[in-house]
Amino acid sequence: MPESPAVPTAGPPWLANLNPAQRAAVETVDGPVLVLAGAGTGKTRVLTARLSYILLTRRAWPSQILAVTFTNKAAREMRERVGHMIGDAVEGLWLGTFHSVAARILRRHAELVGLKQNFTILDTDDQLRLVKQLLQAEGIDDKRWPPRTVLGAIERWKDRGLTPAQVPGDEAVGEVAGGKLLRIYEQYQERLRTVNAVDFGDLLLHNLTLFLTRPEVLAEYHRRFKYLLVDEYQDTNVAQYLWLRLLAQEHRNLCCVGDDDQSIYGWRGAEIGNILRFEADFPGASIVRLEQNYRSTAPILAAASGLIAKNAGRLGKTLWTESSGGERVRIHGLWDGEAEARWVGEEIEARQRDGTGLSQMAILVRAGFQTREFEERLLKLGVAYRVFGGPRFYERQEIRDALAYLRLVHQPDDDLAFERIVNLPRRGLGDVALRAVHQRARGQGASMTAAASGLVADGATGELKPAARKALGLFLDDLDRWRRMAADQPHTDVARTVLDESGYTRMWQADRSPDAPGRLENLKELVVAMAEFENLAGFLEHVSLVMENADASGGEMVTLMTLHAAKGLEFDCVFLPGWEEGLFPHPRALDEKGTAGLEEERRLAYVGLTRARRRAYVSFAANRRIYNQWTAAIPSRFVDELPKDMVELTADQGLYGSGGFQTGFGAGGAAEPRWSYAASQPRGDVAPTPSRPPPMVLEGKSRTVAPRAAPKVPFQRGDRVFHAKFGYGDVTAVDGDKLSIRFDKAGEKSVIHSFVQPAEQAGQA
DNA sequence: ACAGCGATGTTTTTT
DNA sequence: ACATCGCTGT
Repeated sequence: MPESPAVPTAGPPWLANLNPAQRAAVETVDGPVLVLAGAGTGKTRVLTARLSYILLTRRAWPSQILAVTFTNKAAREMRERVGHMIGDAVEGLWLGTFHSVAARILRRHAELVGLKQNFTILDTDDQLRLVKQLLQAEGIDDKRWPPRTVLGAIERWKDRGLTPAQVPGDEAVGEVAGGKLLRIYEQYQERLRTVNAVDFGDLLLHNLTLFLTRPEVLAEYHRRFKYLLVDEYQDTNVAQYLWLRLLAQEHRNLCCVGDDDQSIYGWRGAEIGNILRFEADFPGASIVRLEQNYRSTAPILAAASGLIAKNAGRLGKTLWTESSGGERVRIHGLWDGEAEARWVGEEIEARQRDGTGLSQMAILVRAGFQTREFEERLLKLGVAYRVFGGPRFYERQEIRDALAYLRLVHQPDDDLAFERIVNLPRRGLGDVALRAVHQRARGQGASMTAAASGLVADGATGELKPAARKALGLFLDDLDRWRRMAADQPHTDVARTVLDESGYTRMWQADRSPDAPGRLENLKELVVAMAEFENLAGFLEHVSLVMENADASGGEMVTLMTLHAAKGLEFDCVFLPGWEEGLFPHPRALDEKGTAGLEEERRLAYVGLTRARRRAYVSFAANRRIYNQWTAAIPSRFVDELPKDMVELTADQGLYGSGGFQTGFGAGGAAEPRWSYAASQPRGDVAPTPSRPPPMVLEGKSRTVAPRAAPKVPFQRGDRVFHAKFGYGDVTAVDGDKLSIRFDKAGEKSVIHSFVQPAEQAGQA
C-alpha cells in the first residue's frame, strides 16, 4: 500500500499524515458513512486509523466493534495493521470475513434454525454431487441442465437472501431445470438440514432467518456491536447487505468502504446497487470521497479516469495526484499473440535493465488461458515468473478426500463425506451397495452411517450381498474405532491413523501416475497443517472457511494473473495484453448481462490500469488463435475509449497499413487516421514472423474482421455453415448463441455459433 | 470394476 | 487442440 506524503498534521497520532478527506473518513464515526475510496487513495490506512480512533478515544471496547472484509487475506492484513497501531487491544475485536463471522454467530445458535452445533460447511464438490443426485431423482436431464448451472441459479437466490419460500412467484417458473428449479432448491435445503450441513450462502441466509425470527438474538448482537466497519462494500451481495442492515439498525454506526468503479464480481452475486443506493438505504448518511491518489502517475490516472467515465452507473469520483510527469500509457498493436508475448518479454527485460525489479511487474490477463503464451516466452527468456490462480491446496482431490474422512469421523451425519469415501479406496462397495444404503437412509430419514449399520446388523433381509455386507461392516468398524480414538487422542495422530488404516495412503502409493508422489506429499503437509489447531473441529472450520495455499516462493519474479485476481494489488509496471474484441470485453459478459456486463468489463479494465504505479502497457493482436482456430481480431473498444493524449499508440510494421486504421470499429467510419502510426523495428534476435502464419490477412479487409460480439449471432436460419468436426450443414434454428444445424454427414446437432463459420469462408481457408 | 472412447465445452472466483 | 466426462463394452 502506498504511503501518504508526510504532511505534518497537528493533532493526535492517529490523524498524523492523513489528508483532509481521509481525516474526515476517520473522524466521522457517528451514523452511517460511505467512504468512496478510489484506487490507490489510502483506503487501508483509513480503515485502520478509523478503528484505532474509535478505540483510543474510548468510544468502544474492541469487543464492541465488528469489522468485516471479503477475503481472509484482507482480514489478516487488517488485523495485523490494527495490531501495529494499538497493540494487544485487538483482542476481542470481531474482525473477519462475512462468512467467518456469520459462521461464528451461527454456531452459537445453530439449534434455533434446525441445525446441530457441529454442522459441516460444504465445499463445491459436495454441493455439486448433491445437486446432481437431486436432478437425477427428479428425472431432469443433467446434460441439458448441468449441476453447475442449477447450483449457480440456487446460489444466486441465496445471494439475494431468498429462502425457497421467499422466491418470488414469477421466478419460480424459470426455464432452468425444466421449471423445477425451485423444487430442487427446496429439496437441496432439506437435504442439507438432514445431513446437518450448510453451504457458504447458507451461512448468511441462516443468519438472516435467525435475526428475523428471533429478535432476542438480534438484540443480543445489537447490544454487543456499537460500531460496524465494512471493507469492499461494492462486492457485497443482497444477503450481506441485509445482514449488515439488521446488525446496524440499532446504533446506526455503520461505515462502508468501497469503490463502485471496482465492482467486478457481479457474476457471482455482488450487487453494485448496494453501494450506489447507500444514501437512500441509510438516510442521513455521510459520504466521504477519497480522491487523492498516491499510487499512479498522472497520465495513468487520466487514462483510467477517461475510460471509466464512459460508465453510466456510477457515483463518480475524480482521482487526482500531486505528482507530475510520467510516461503515457503505451498501446501497441501486434500481428498475433506470439508477437505480443515477445514484445512484452522485451519490455520486461528493458525495464529490468532500468532497475525495475521483476516482482514489480505484472502481466494481467482477462482469462486464465492467456497466461500460456507469456509463460512460454518468459521461460525462453529465462525470466522468472509465477502464475497465480492454480488449484489451491484445499481444493486438491487428495486433500478433499482426506478431509472427507476426517469430517465423517467428526460428524457421522455427514452423508456427503460418507458417499465420497465409502468406496475410496475400493472396498467392493459399488453402486448397488450404495443404492441400498441410500434407500434405507431415505426411508428412515436417517443418515447414511446409521442406515449402513442397520443394514449390516440385520443381514438376513438380503438387501446387501454378503461380500458387500462384510466390507461395509469393516468400514463402519473402522469409523467407530477412529471416532473413539478422536475422543481422547491428538487429532494429528488420528488423522495419520485414519489415512493409514483406511488404505487411502496405500492407494496413492500403489498409483504409478506421475502426480502420485506429489499427492502423498500433500497428505503429509495436511497433517502438518493440522498441528496448528487445537482440535479437529477447529481445523475443519478453518479449512472450510479459509481455503488457502500458503505460498512460499520468495525471490524476484514477474507476476502473471487474471485481472480479477489483481484487484487490490499494485505494481510499478503493468502489462495488459489481449485488449481485443472477442476477448476483452468478454463476449459472454456482453451476452449475459448486456450493458451492465459491458460496464463491468470496463471496470475490469479500469482495475487493470489503476494497478500501475509508473508504467502501463496495453496491447492487442490482429490475429489470435482461439481453440486452435486462427481468428482475426480488432482492437478492443476500450482501446478507443482511452483519452488520446494520455496514450502513445504504436503498431508493428505492416499492420493496419500506414494510412491509419480503417477497420471500421469504434464510432464513425474513420476517414482520418485516428491514431498516429509508428512502426517498431523487429529486433534482430527474434523471428520476425510467427512460426505458423495465420491464414487470414487483416489488411484492407474490414468485412472479415467483424467483432464477434457485435451481431449477437452472425447466422440465421437457412445459412450454410462449416464445422471443424461435423463438416458442412444448414442452420435450422437459432437460440441465443446456440445453433441447431442439420449436418450433411453428422445429422442434427446443437452447437455454439462460434464453432462454425460460413461455408464460403471455410472453402477459402 | 475399469479401461477406453466419443461427445462436449472451454471467463472471471471467494467464501 | 485439449482436457474432462460419462457411457459402453469387456
